[in-house]
Amino acid sequence: MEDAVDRNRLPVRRATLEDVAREAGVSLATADRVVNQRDGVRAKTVESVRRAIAKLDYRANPAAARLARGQSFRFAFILPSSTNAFMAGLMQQVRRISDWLEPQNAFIDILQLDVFDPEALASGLAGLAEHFHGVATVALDHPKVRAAIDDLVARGIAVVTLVSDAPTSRRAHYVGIDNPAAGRTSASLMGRFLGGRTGKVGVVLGSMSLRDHVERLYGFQQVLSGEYPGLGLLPALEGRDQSERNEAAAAKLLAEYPDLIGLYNIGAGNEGIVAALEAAGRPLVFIAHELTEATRRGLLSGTVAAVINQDPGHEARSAARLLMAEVTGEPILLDQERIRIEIFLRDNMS
Amino acid sequence: MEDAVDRNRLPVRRATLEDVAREAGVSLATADRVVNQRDGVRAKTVESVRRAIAKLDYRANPAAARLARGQSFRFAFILPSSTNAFMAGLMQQVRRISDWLEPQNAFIDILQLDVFDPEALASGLAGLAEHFHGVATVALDHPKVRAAIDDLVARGIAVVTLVSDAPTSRRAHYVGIDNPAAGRTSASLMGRFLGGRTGKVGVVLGSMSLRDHVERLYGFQQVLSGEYPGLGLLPALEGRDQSERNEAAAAKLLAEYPDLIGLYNIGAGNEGIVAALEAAGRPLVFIAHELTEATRRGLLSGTVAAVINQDPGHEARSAARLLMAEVTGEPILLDQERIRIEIFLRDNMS
DNA sequence: CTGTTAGCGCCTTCAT
DNA sequence: ATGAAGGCGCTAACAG
Repeated sequence: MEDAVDRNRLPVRRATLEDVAREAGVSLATADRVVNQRDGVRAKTVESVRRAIAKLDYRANPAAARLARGQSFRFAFILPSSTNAFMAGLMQQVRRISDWLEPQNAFIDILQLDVFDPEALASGLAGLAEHFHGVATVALDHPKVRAAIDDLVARGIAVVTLVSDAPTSRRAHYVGIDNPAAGRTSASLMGRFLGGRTGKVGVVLGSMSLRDHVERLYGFQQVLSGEYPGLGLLPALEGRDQSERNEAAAAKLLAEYPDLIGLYNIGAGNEGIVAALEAAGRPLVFIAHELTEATRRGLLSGTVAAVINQDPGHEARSAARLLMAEVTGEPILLDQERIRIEIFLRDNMS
Repeated sequence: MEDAVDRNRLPVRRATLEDVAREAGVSLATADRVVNQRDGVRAKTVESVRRAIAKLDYRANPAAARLARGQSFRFAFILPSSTNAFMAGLMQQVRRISDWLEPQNAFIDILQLDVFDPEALASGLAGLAEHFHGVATVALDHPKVRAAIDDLVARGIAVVTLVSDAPTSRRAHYVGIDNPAAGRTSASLMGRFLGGRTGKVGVVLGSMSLRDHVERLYGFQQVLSGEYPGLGLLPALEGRDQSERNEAAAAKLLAEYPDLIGLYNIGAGNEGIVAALEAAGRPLVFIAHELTEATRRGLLSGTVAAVINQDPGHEARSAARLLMAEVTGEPILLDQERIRIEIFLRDNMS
């Protein structure tokens, strides 16, 4: 009853290193050296161990390896000091992931830096090599930041970029969405939702110096002007991701353009825009980023037509898994780590 | 250099069971009994061990526990014998997951059954208890199937339903999407994309006896008729998920309704519908399920406006993780296991 | 009811 | 270049 399975039928047990050693006629230690690609083994011996491995279809038991190595790890997560609803959610998810990390002897520190200031970010990263085995950072594509990342990597620190990439750096992975594609997705939705109508479409973003914002804008423009000639794209307004500024910007657009029929907020601070739209009471297709309290309410009320989202829980878990994989050398399942451009309407808001 | 971290600053090591035992003044075995909630320990002893656990913030090392238990597992995945592009993809993902399972001494068998025939499915499930520790099955909400699942559960087998649920059974989890919500999502997209136009909307599904299809239809109807009165929903046509039948159904709708402006295929067999639409050359909003070869092409060519997707890779991994968690008693991260209703447009097709 | 002990599979000195 | 042996943290007999 305890064990209902007929164990006789089971491929009862995978081959162990000991089986491999016996099969190859060498000791455990030698087999281990081959498995872990350490040198100090004659080529012929390596060959015979390799054959044994292949013959027995040996795969190391990760639990045993971890136990034996008994390493412990320390990771830093670098998040922006100026926070918004999305970043707050991300931080919460990063905190939660330590429940998964700690039992594996891995510990995280969350450091808040001004990630929008290249100097500040670069110098913040600079001191990390002595204290951490891995770093996940909201990055910036800037020479100084790249240099800081490359320096960490050169010192053997595992680095992944989070949400915002430094593509030219030597970071092991970027954990975040494809921003130009997100902009194109938004434009396709906008164009489809406006179904042949003509009028103006406004865009609000945090700043023209934020790479991910500019990339989204680029993708948005590309599709909107290429495929929806009836829609006039207005110059993008910078709201610094601040609710109040965004509210003013939206109000201004509404006032200036009676034929404004679409609005895309590329960055944060959606509360302000929702407020402006609801105050004006004019129907208009508004597309926002990130599923937060404000955008959820907007979806429900109808003020927000669609939300483009990246799942912060997925991002936190993915960053943690990738860092662990880097430092332990364990394999990863790449498609599990691809962060999707999610589209939420009221009905699949989950 | 090898170890760049100043280990003195590390919370070097989590407390081990041995630390707990020492702190509580008992033996390892007793501490273990308390941790694993085995009985045969005096209440007072339990109490003191508990205090030690709390004091030291002890959390068991899962790698060590696995190694010591040294169990091996055998899981069955029940997939439909009549296959389609989605199911083929799912099967492939299930196969791939064994690369993750095998090193942990867990093995899977894929069994193909006629999951649409309650008797066949129920009797297929019936024999499984002797051979498997866990079963993931594409299910059916039918008394016999429910009974078969409940019987497995009663015999201590871990059961999860996959893609299609048996909600009234005692299965541990359902790994799949919320189908009524998927239908509503589709209707919202349809309504938005048709932006105020009036005309007919057709629906094709596999069969009125497939619960998930009927649920999607229900959700679709609910939103379409409730919120888009200008759109006339036509009676659903059954195509048995077969491309040829679907092609005929689509052609028939096109011929009979000159004002057909929308089409929703709830099930498989999208090749046929795409063919019919491309042959007719009439512009029309077509929404399909599952990102496959056919729907990808349709998105690119513009024949398919949007695809509602459930990620088969995620489903396979999730089912595997949940079964492992059930049989080992290890904890799960529930939000990692929620299968999303994904919306794909051409631009976020990834 | 509680303690002792022998592993699980692998890694790592330390010898040879 | 190779082998022997101890131990990682936990579990599971087996004694008491």
